Amino acid sequence: MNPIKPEDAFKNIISHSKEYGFIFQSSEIYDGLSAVYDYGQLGAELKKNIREYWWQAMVQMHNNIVGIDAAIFMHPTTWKASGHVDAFNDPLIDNKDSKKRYRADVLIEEHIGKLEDKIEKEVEKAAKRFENFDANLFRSTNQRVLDYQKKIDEIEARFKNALNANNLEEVKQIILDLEIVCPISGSRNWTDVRQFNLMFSTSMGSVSEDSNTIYLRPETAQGIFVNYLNVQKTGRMKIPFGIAQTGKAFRNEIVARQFIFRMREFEQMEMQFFVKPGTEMEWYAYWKNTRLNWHLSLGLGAEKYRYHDHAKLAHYANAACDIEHRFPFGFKELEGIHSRTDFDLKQHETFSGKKLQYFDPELNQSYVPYVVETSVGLDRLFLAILSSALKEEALEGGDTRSVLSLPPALAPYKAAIFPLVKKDGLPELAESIYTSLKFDFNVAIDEKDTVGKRYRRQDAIGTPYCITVDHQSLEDKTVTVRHRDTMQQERIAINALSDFLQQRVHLKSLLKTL
RNA sequence: GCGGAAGUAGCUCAAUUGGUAGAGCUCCAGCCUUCCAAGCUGGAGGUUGCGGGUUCGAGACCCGUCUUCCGCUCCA
Repeated sequence: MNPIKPEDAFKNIISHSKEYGFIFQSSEIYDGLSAVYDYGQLGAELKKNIREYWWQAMVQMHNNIVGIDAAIFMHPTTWKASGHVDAFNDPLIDNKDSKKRYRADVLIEEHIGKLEDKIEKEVEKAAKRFENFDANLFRSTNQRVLDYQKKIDEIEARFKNALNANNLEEVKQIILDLEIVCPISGSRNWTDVRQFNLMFSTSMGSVSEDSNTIYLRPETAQGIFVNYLNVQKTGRMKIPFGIAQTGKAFRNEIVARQFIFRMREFEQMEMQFFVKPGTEMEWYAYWKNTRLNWHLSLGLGAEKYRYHDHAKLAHYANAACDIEHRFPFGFKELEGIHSRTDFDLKQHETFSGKKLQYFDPELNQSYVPYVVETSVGLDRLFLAILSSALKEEALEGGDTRSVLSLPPALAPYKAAIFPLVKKDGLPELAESIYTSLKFDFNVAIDEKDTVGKRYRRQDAIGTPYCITVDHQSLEDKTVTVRHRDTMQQERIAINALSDFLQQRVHLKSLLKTL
């Protein structure tokens, strides 16, 4: 048998996701919407269980961490303070020959810079020629300098107007008119200028005016920062403490691909941990370790994880690393752990004019706390779990089965109940077992097709246990329980089923391993 | 965004130089059946991604467009 190529394995995951109702492309009947996906009936369950495990591990297991649920809409100034407005609002242009991308404004400014250099050279030359040289007088009278300066002023004015009017065609025309060439290819074969603002915007209120523009949050973190003092005071939190949150965030990615790995609408699960300045590196190390252990607890295999320490740090961080997971397409970021210093809170202090300080009773002084962030992509985690769990297993006799070895606590259905045959009162007994279990567990019932087929169907969606009612069940009130991964069966009393499942499929079974 | 590949039933795929869109699995209704997808009968499911064009005739050829995967690029 040929080994499955990674590319095929990934395609297999995508088609499995669709075939069994985990993930569908958004608006599929309209040809889909690029890089947007919907979770189907089983995907929604799995995703919910993953989120719940994260939440309990964070909030329920730590008495100094609480959870919030901030709105997606935030005051527009939030994104000025966070740096998102300025940093991600650039007009970009590509050179078709070198395939390099440039910021259009930088290209134009560099061109202006060259003109300014020429002026300086004129000034230098003149300074050598004349004694008692008056540079200012020269600048204001020399014709060549005046011509250059006039050109600069014209370009700047034109560029400013184009940007203010958001006229990207004009920006491109400026580049063409100035005969700016790509430094690498030397060609003037440019694409159109495009504005890549990674934030989605919409307008609040019925009248759309500039002042009403608000953004869909590009990260959930800011909802925690702006609330940190509310939570600290009303929750009587003492540093160190954490605020956790799960929720949607939106980024208008230039290139969004690889199934649900990079989507335009995605869900983050993050926790901001507020600490005393100077202690942040200890907590950074603590969370780095704690979070990896959480991932390892899922049992997907330690070899699937590694740290990637950032050599180049973002402006707000003094330490950062990713926990990477080996996806079918290689090791990629799953979770980020960042020591964000007091950058965010300081920025919000500046922009809001409000003090965001914490009074430390031990030190008897106030300070802006430092922040250590853990931020995991729920959709990425979903993909990591799904792709690691899905196996094509060769069985004796040349048969294969498709089995989704999900951690039982995360599986959409905890158990499926089958009457062995559809007669002799077996369906009725199966129904009564289903009814008694459904209050505590998400369970399925299926009487269609041979029992072998039903086992395989449940294997493919990751149901850890199949409970089969047979003729013996009618006599001694026992059933067989078949294990998904081993395909082994054991006989259990019907009234012991609830305890059996409780011990194996409850989130507690995972939480206890942390 | 650039380059490459692809899109036919829920899934995996056929369809000869352009000549009536098919199969297997799945699904549905039954029959049979005492534990690992394989028996029997019947049935449903398609404007071949979408829109144009060439042609007597297009799933196939041409143009555009959407979507997906791969490489490059980007990624606070």
